Amino acid sequence: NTVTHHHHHSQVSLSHVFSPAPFYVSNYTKHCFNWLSNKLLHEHFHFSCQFISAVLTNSPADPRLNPGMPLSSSGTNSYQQGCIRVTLEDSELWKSFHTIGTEMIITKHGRRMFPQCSISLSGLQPLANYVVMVDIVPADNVKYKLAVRHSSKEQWEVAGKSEPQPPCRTYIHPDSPAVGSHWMKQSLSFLKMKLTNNTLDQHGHIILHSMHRYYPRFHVIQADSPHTVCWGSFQTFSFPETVFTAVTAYQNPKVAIKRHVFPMHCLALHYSFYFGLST
DNA sequence: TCTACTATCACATTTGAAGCGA
DNA sequence: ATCGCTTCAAATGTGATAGTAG
Repeated sequence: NTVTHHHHHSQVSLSHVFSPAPFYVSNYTKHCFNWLSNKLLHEHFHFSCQFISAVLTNSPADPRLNPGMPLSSSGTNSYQQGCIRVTLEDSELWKSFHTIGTEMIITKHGRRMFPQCSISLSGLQPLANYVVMVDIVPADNVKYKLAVRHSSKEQWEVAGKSEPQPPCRTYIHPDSPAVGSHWMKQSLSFLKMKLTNNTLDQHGHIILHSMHRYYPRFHVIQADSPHTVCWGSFQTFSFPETVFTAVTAYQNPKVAIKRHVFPMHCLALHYSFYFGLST
C-alpha cells in the first residue's frame, strides 16, 4: 500500500528524471527494476496512461480533426446489447487521443496498436462457451491527405473516394473459446493484434490502407469453437472514441509520446531513490 | 519539389531458459 | 522434486532518422 500510495503521487518528482541523462544503472538497480516491473507493471501501465491523458488533454480540442465521427456527449464508455455489456478499457486515454486525432502506425511486417484494444465483458452466461474477436472496418468511404502545412491550419483533408478495401480479417482473442465466467473474470486485451499495409501479408495480420479512417469492432459469439460460429448468436460492439487514421509514419508528433513520456527505467530509478538504494 | 512510404538504427522491453539454494 | 528467485541472453517491439519512389 505504501508503494502504491507513493506511486500515485509521484508525478511531480518524476518530472525531474524525464530528461534523458546518462544514468549509470548498477546491477542492484536492475534487481529493483525487475522486482518493481513484476509487481507494478499493471499499475504502471494505467498510471502511465493517465499521465499521457493529462498531457494530451492540455492540447486544445480541435473537432475539425475528426469530422467523420463526433463523440457523443453522453460520456458513457460501455455499450449494452441484449444482456451482454462491453466496456472499453482505458476509455479516457482513447478520448485523449481522439481529441487530437488518433493515428495508428501500420507497417509492412505489422504493428501493434496504441492505445491497445482492451475491453471487459459482463452479462455472459457463466457456463456457455464464447469466442471473442476483433475486426477493423472503415469509418467512412473517403481517403485523406495531409494539408499543405504552411497554407492551412487543418491537418487532414479529404482526398477523394476510398481505395477498394482488401478482405476483412479478424483477430480472434487467444483465449477463445472459453466459458463466460472466464471472460468476465478480468479484462481482455488484444495487445498482440497487428496492423499492416501489406496486402499480400501471410501472417494473418489485419490489412488496412494508409490515410484511411477505421474503427475496431468487438464481436462476442456464443460458440464452442471459432469454426462452429452460429451467425444468430453474433453480437457486435464499437466505441466512437476508437476511430483512428492509419498512417505509415506519425503525422502529429503529439500522438507519438507513448513510452517516451514515461519509460520504465524512470520508474525503476524513482523507486530506487524512494527505497534508498544506491544507483 | 513534395508527399507517402520504407529500411535501418539504437535501445527499450519482453520472453524464456538455465542456474541456484532452501 | 519443487518452489521462488536471480541471471543472462535472445527475441521482439519502438520512434526517429535518413533515404527512396513516383
